Amino acid sequence: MKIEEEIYQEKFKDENQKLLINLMYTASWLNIKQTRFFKPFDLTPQQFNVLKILKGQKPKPSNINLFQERMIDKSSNVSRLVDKLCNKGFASRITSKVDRRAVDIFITEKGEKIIEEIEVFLPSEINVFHGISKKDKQYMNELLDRIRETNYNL
Amino acid sequence: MKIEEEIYQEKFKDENQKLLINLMYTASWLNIKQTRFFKPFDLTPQQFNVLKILKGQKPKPSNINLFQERMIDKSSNVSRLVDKLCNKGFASRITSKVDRRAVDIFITEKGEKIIEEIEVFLPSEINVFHGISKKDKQYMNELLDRIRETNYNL
DNA sequence: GTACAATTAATGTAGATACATATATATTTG
DNA sequence: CAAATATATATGTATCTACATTAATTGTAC
Repeated sequence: MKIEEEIYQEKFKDENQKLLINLMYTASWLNIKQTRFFKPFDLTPQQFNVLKILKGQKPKPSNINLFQERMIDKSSNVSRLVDKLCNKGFASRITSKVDRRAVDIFITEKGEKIIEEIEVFLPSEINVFHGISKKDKQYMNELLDRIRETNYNL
Repeated sequence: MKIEEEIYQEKFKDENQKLLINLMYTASWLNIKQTRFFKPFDLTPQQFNVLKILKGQKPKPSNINLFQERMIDKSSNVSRLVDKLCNKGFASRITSKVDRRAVDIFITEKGEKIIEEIEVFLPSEINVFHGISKKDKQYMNELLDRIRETNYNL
């Protein structure tokens, strides 16, 4: 459905406004989809994001700072997010020996197991772009990069 | 900056994964930007979204249902969102005479005034796409519509 | 080496979101 | 028309977000 129909707005002021709304609407739609996908695994999309970073760093430890840099959603409160992962047994943490302000965070076996379990279903979940050609996906990636690039005053 | 650099991830599994992450990342980035923009006006992006719908409907009343259909972010709890707008004096509500389950919601003068005030600054705020040609904006709108279109199983 | 600034992470808090449930009214069905 | 179902909105609750502040440790300048 066209964005005009989705939100019952016949016309937009200009292509800028339309694209802004379309982007936000589509991302919100994807977010709802993802949240529901991860729910049965007792994870949020952000928690999964952190778990994947942890796994990628393995066997090196990760710390809070690293997550903040790498997370997709920068607004998450990473400290408490890691709390949750530790409480669920998916991660563990210990004060760093190198820098006693920092905390070394590791993924547990249980954490790796849940990732594997999830990744069985992930391809079909991620496959939301099957209507888009590879060339168009690449093009869209370029455009998105350029949008942020040309606004580096945030 | 390219998405690879933004989140320090050298490579992605495929163009699908990259686009998904790029979309979510860019939307989150835009969301943070917008939240900060509306903050001095004591509004959230969603509250502004509702206010604009209210103004568009004027002089007809709006109800909660209508907002749920038309809002960009479907996950908002519209009932409490309208609470906030009423408490701030930007909207008012009264039980509908036609259907006593429903509530007629109107924008107040103060509400219209704040919109006007905000819209002075809005063009430059919305102008995040100045690096993108009009043709590319249109193309991107088409692609976003198609992404949702080809996944109508949410 | 001490004082001051910077860094790393945790916490406090007000408000927002997600999801289930409740409440009141309207509509449909037998 | 009474009972069952559907609809419109509100509320309860746990969790999450936004933002400011705190606490501990490290780095730097004199």
